[in-house]
Amino acid sequence: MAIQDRKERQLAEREQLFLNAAREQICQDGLLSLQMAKVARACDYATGTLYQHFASKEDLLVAICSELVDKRVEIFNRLVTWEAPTRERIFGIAVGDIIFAHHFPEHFRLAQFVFTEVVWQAASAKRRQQLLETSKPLGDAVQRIIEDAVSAGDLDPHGRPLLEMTLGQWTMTLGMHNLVHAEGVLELYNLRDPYRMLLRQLNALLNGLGWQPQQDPFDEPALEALVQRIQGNVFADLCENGCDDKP
Amino acid sequence: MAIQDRKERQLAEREQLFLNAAREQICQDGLLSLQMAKVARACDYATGTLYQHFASKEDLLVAICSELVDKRVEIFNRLVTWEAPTRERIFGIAVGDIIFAHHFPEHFRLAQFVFTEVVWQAASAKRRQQLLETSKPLGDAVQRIIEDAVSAGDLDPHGRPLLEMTLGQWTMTLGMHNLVHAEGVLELYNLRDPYRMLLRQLNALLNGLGWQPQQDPFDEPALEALVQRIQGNVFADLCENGCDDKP
DNA sequence: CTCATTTTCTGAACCAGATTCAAAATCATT
DNA sequence: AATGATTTTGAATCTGGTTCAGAAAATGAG
Repeated sequence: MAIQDRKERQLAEREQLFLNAAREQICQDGLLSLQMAKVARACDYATGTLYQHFASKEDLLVAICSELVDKRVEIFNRLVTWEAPTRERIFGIAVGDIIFAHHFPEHFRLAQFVFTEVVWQAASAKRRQQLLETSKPLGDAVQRIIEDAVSAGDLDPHGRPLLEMTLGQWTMTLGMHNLVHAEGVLELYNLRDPYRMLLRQLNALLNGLGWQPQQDPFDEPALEALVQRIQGNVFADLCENGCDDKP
Repeated sequence: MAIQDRKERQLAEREQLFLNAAREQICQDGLLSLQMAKVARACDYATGTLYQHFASKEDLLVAICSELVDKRVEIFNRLVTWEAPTRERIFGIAVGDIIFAHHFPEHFRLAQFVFTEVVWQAASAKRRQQLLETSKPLGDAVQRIIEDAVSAGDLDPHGRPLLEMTLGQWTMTLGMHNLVHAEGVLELYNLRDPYRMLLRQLNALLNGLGWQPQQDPFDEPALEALVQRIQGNVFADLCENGCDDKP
């Protein structure tokens, strides 16, 4: 009946309220100082009410992560439908991820923490499942691009599972987000412009996989042009003016 | 005077005692249930004594991480001195890392957690510095291999900083360790044998960078042979019998 | 060897903050 | 409006990291 609907809707709204408040607190003061009582208070609810939505603090963190992954999925999907050579589309996934990282700087920081044994094990099985399901479309998007690449003759998977083709790209991107957040590490080796280096390495990897058409990883103007093109054609709304700081 | 020396030595010994106890606890019951009081008790010291060595729990975690990094450095150094083509030596870094991960399964789990904002910021500046310094030789080892590669004509850095050449390898390996520990993620996409896939992707990457001699990433027998050779020649002591589970 | 002084160790007390739960408030239904 | 079910509340509880006043041990002078 309608009453049930309303209740459910209100519950969902309140959950959203909590999630937003928590995310704001994280952005504001860092993961370190997120406090359950503060989140509840910020929404004018008692602490106990917050616990009707999230079984624990870790649960809340996983939920926030899911929410952000949803936004990330939207980015990935743009590349699935973009009309361009598959090589540019798969490369665009990385560019999109970099843009995403700039728009939601808290995401990868949070994700790194969430997939830590300490948090992951402390969250409820239900939330974990939810995050995994929310993440599924990320792989699906990539998979579709790979399928296109194979059927267009741009890539030969040599009998391996299709997703394995981009596992290197995946882990490389993930690892770079880690490094960027590990304060002091890149500085230690005097490495600047991490995301630009990532893109160069990625081009090398795609070449090595035989993904056509090949692109010289050390051709700076070509790289710059490609990034510009992707930004302009796929992420125009996310890169209004000062997008040059990104890649 | 001698008295000072003895005191210092005893202090260092005790610190080692604490570190070992803590590491054992982590291996035993997981990061989640590491408790300062338990560590102290396990060594027959009072809690306060433990705090004379480590400013906080996070500090202790960073210290354990440093210790493990030291062991990892030893692995890396073997590749620096190994007499073999540079391509095999840089590849050997990854193989060594995989072997290391099997010998100290807690390390990357811990490292992922330690480089999390929550832990990193809560540790003392001194420990952070210590971990960074301990880590420096890792990069130095890799740098030396790259230098050899360049001077042997196996690799052209195209004017980029030498370390950038292996940034992809670094991040790829790091990211893979992350994925492996993120329970459920690889299963979600039905990806088996993660470290073997890593090595294939790495070969592709090295090819793409033009690192000579090129190696077909999809030539399974060749990959297997190379891994065997590296294990036999460089890590024989670490791979007695059942080393086949590794890569 | 004894005693005063300094250093180190101890563990119970303290504290922060996550989590719980009995009582109060609100809602749905007759 | 009364009754019973559901939801909300926030003070009390609980956990575990951290501190610190006093106890114990080491040092060194006389």
